[in-house]
Amino acid sequence: MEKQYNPSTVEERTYRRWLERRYFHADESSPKPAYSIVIPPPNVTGVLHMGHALNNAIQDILIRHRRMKGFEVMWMPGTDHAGIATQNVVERRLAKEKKNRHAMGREAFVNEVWKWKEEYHATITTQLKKLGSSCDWDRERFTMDDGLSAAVRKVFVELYNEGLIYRGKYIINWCPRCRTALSDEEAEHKELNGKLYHLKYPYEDGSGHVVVATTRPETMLGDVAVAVNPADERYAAVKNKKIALPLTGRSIPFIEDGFVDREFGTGAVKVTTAHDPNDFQMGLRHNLEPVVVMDEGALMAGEIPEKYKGMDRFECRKTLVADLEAAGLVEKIDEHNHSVGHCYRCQTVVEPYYSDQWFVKMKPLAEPALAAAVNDEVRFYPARWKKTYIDWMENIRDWCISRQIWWGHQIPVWYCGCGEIIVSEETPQTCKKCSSTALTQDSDVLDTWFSSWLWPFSTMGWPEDNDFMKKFYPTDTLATAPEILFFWVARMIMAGYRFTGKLPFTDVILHGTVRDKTGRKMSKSLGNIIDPLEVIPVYGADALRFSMIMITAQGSDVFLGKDTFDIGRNFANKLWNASRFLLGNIKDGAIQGTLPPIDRMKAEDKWILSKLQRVIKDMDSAISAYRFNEACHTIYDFTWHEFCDWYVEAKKADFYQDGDPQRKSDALSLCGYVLASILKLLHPLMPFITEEIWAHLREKMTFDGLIDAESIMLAKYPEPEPSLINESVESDFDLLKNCIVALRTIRSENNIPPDKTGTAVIIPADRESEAWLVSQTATINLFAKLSETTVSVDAQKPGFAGSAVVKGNQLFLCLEGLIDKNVEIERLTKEVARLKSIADSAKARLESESFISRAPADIVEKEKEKYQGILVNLEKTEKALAMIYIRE
RNA sequence: GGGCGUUUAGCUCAGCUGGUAUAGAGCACCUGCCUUACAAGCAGGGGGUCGUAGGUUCGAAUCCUACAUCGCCCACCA
Repeated sequence: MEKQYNPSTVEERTYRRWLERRYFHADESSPKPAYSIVIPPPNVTGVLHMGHALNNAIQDILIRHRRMKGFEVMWMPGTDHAGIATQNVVERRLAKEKKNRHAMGREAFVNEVWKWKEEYHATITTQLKKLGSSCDWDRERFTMDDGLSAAVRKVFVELYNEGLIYRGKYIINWCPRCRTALSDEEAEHKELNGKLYHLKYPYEDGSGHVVVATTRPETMLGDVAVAVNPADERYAAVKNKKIALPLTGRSIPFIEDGFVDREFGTGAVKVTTAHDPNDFQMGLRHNLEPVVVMDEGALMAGEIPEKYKGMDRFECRKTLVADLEAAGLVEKIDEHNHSVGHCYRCQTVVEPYYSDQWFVKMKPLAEPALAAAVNDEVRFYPARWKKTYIDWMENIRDWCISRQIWWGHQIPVWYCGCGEIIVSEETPQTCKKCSSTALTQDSDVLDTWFSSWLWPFSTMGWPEDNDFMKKFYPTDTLATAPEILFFWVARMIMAGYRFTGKLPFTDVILHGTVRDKTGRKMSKSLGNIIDPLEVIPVYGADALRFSMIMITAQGSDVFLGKDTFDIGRNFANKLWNASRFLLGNIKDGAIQGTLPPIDRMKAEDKWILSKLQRVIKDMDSAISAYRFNEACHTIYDFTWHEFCDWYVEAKKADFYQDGDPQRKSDALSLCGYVLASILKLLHPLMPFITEEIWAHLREKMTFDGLIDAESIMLAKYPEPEPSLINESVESDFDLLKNCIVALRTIRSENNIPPDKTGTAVIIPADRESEAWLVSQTATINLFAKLSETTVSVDAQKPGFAGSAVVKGNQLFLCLEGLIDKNVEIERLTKEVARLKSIADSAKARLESESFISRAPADIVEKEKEKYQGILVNLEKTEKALAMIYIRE
């Protein structure tokens, strides 16, 4: 084994081997219980980023953990066609070659996108593999695969036949740059500093004007009325007048509608039914014919003055306001902040647009999905997302699913010249009504999420009820980002209930967003990307995963900086070196490891085994509760600060001493036992290095029931062994450690060089401690660099020495001429002050009548013991301090 | 406008059901060490009135209320 762990060669070789041996393959005929996850399919638009790294690390931890726990696990990988996003990037690329999709035609363009898809799909799956993801690659799916496309069509037809899918002319969110409709969720609202324009609309009879307020004055060209609240008396006298709409001369009426807020603006609202969702609703109530004044690129169009035709909406706003001002028709312009929808793909300001679209009626679908959350059948981690989910479900609105793009699932609807509409899973050849063969398919495609919402079962072959689906559906855990709670998670739950009758997963992990150290989202435009593909070759995928998971509490955002990955890399290296050291002590071939009988175990052996059992329990519960950071801390602390710092150090005595082969082989077996357990516990978090060390370990040691598989992936996850938990050994060991630390502190504070050995005298608090510490003098000497330690309740206090008190045990470090009086006086004085303040607060508490009478008896008892203990330490420390002064 | 969350060491954050003699970790900092697994390391140390003000409680970083702060999500304020 090399002196430093080198992840890049190990990781590549190891992953290849896993693939070759088909360890990731899920077997639907396995008798083991199933555990399954479907990947949130990455878009084929891009490359892997840190968000994917986090998301997939979490899933892989769960999958590897359950696999080792004896489940038949299935992790379904795949990618998403990401309609608008992918079409956009391909169009941009074509634009560079001076091509555009309209010139190419639909078929050629879609072929072009497929080529792109192949390329990027390959890239992103390669990248997922670099992270160590143990997906079942044999099952990989793409949202536009034949099977998934068939599922999409089936679902569309079913919902249509039930009346849950309908088509109609409504105001929808429109992106004029992508030239497509968007769902409400795809319009991101952002607060903008805008203006509120107060415009004067003159009455036709010349008797004055009404003032209306608007943030989008250009839409006035499409006004069809002015609305006031029926109870608003200010307008009672004028509401029968006709208004001459400026710049157009069109005559428009007043209407009365309860929607109008009397307090806002002037209480009179211009009504633009074709360009505003509220106005549209009013238009329906008052039978107003929409007047469209913009085209699909948001350029001014229609029955409007020539001057404005073809003008961009924002350009028109400026020109038109100037024109109105010139005509004296602008009363005032106020500053006004309001939130404006932006296209979630290209950030263009969306325009409410009146057009023919397809919708899904959501209320009936939402009912069981809402109940599932209310009844905790589906659980969110962290739980606070439950409320957000419920709020959305309770106020759900219909889903606009048609998109005016080409890349995606074309809507399975055909139109015949005779007016017949055919909605069918298969492409129809003739019209049922008139037998015409001249059928035209609806040119729109479906929203990307219309295929994603079927993902948990469409990927498994639904609607076919096959063995694979029987085994692995419903899945167990879904890990994703809260950004797509509504887009995806909620809709999957709805689709799961509607089409399979089952909740598609029971646990939803909503992890945070990856940000830079200043809290900004990582994005190309900000230039603050930390690219996982640059991190992995340097630090290793293990370090990347472990570091990210360790520093992030459940559901909180991940803040990454340049040095973040040191944590994982250093830890991997520490583990590597400890393993190298232990295995290096096995000189000749492989040994047969076995736990020595209890009477041959030394105190530190019982201690580390006891600690290990707790760690096993804690790891398992942390991972089961999706508290991955706690799992990392648990194994990190145990490995580094208990196993390496204390146990392996203590075992050196056994390794270095010649002459007792039994002692050495016991020590090696025990170290092997603990190391193998650490590797198993750590494997889901750091898959590569644990597999590599496992291989080295297997070369050197066999161990029945422990080193139990050729790959650690297939090894059995440790189970806690209650008989090995030994609380009294643990507390004895705590005392020992505290004594050693106290002696080291005296050395260090007095600047005693490491090569100066000294002697120690320990006067224990009682016979029990005496017996324990007497048995540990060799360990004390080793750890505190002493030549001799005398432990006896009858021991004489030495002359001038450094001293400390640990739980009533008095320690003296004797080093002739090297202990500094002033240092000791300062140390002990501080210690006395500290103990006094603790004693005072304990005393005050014990003297409080209410504490004694109201606190639980065991707490009171503990407090008493604590107080007595402190008094003993205080007294002994004070005496030691006094002795120094006496000797002065 | 509604909802959710954050505020703990110089920095980034843990701290779950209120009670552990000193509120933890990593990084940074100070001191001493290249001690034959590891300088990506070892040993030791300094550093905190847990955002503010009230309240509940024998006891509050932890529960409640208000305020402040920063952030996120939702919303048809024209």
